Amino acid sequence: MTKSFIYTYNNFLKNFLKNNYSLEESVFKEVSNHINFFDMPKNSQHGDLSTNVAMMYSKKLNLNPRDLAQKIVNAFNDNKKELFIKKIEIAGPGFINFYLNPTIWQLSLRDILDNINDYGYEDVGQGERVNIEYVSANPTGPLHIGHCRGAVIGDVLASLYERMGYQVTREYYVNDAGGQINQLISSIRYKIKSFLSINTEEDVLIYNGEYIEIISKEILQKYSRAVIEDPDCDEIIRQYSIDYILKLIKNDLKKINIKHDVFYSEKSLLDSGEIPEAIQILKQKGFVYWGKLEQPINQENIDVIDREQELFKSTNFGDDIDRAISKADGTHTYFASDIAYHNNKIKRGFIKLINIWGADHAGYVARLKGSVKALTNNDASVEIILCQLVKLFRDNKPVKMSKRNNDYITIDEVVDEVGPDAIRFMMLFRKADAPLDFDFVKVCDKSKENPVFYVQYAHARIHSVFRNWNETNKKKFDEEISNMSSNFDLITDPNEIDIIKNMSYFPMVIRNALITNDIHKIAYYLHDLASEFHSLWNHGNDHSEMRFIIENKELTQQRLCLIYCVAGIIKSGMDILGVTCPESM
RNA sequence: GCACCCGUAGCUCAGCUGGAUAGAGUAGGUGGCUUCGAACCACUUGGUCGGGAGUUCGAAUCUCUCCGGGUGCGCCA
Repeated sequence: MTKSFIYTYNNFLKNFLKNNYSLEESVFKEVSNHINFFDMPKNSQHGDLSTNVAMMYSKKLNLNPRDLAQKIVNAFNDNKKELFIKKIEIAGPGFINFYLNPTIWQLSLRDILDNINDYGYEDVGQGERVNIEYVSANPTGPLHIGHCRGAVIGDVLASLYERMGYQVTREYYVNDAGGQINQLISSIRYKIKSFLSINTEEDVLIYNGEYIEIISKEILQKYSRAVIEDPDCDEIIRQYSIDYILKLIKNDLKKINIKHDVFYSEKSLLDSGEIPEAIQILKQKGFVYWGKLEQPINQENIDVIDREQELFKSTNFGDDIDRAISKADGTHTYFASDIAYHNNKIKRGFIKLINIWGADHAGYVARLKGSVKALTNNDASVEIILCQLVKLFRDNKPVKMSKRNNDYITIDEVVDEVGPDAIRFMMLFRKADAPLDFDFVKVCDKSKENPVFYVQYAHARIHSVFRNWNETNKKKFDEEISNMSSNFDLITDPNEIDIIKNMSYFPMVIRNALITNDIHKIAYYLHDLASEFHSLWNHGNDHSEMRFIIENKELTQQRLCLIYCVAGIIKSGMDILGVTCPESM
């Protein structure tokens, strides 16, 4: 794994600050942890690299920003040659602008090419285990397109962590116990009875999708009508339907290439006695007490029983109120089993936990984070990434998704129409905490407007250049490339240099995406890189000497290496996003 | 009522551990295929970064407040 040369500048700067100034501990830490102090200015008058570090730290070091800047400049100037610095200027209130010897870009291209398969990735995690939980939709029906967003975000985040040296477990929590499952069971019991025409008034149909009918028929077929008299009827239905629905869900996930390592069953947690065990830990630490909760505001239609109950002190961790862990009927709440579930993750050795949730669970964050802190004395952390809900439309008309009325936009529908790549990229081409409008008709009709094709097209165009070269040279470029020891001295055009600059920034993008958990930054970067490539291509249309394949064989080879790198970075970025990069389309 | 998220070009959105003239797609206008794939490119029109105040050398970015929209607020999961 190689880092961009920008890291060299960063480390030089960081060491300079650490070695020459007595930094307070907090400032020292801040300097150490800062990903990157260097920008590539949009305005070329501001040099090739610039930093505002002198202005950031002048106050903390009790110095005039321009004086601090001058000291930094002197330090860099002492190593001018090794750092390929042509000149450094201090501008405005204290910006430091670096003008670099152009050979740095040629060297950078060499570096990218030599490490093309893992350029930009570093071993940040050093084998640390991380548990990423995503989807975890109740097994009461198939997935719909709205579930996709969290699924894709979780899946991509897991890939990113893997690439950055973490040992990742991708997990799905199966809520196969509790009230909603009971509703599922009674819906199926209703359906079976209605097939037998023996419904009574007590029976209710709550979930009513096509799958309910299929499951009911299959159960009848397998167990005959005697099943309804069987004392274990509910258990038979429970097992059969959950198996069936889970199969549907796994099948849907497979269609958009979502992977999980572990499907963890809530029922197994119940049966294993881990819930009282986890609660006991909290009790011992004094986070559980008996008390009364106040009547919730504006929730008159909810029956609140006036009684003492077991509560978790989530207010200690910033929650609004303490939260119940047992119900009036003596059973545990969902929260209690979630505490036990996260305790189980911790028992399995994870101290870094990440959960992807829909924004409708935002109110649940404080109590869960609190419980994990309480369980582990703050040793383990759980990060919760909330993604805003997907608003679904069908030709501008909102679609209300409900497992109960069977008004779905299924994953099938969309995959069949536009394919998994388009769905995944669309879900990723927006930051997680912004709502996403998903219009089925628009997505299918205008699939070519999906930015995924723009990026894929750049990749395909590059490969078409190789196909051309292979044709005339009667050999394969990608097989030749390992023999090419070019120093890229002919790559000097500003348009070419710009694209090398952009590629040199890829490691910072990846690192930043990891630190902030913002996957969309990778998608935007790739779109931008593709744009620069398309521009370079058309530059060749306007100026024939700027085409990739030209008479000068040496220059042709160097240019092909350049675009080989562009394709390589697009490919490696798209791999993380789980989107394919065809060589022709 | 409380909490969280959002408010940036006509529309859909980037940019936010503060930085130099606010970016892209789309829509509107003008050009570019005898030559590596036009699913593309170049140029152009378009913005009180929701309003106001504060911190700062410097605010779309941080703080406060107000307005507008979304999502939650259960002994459901």
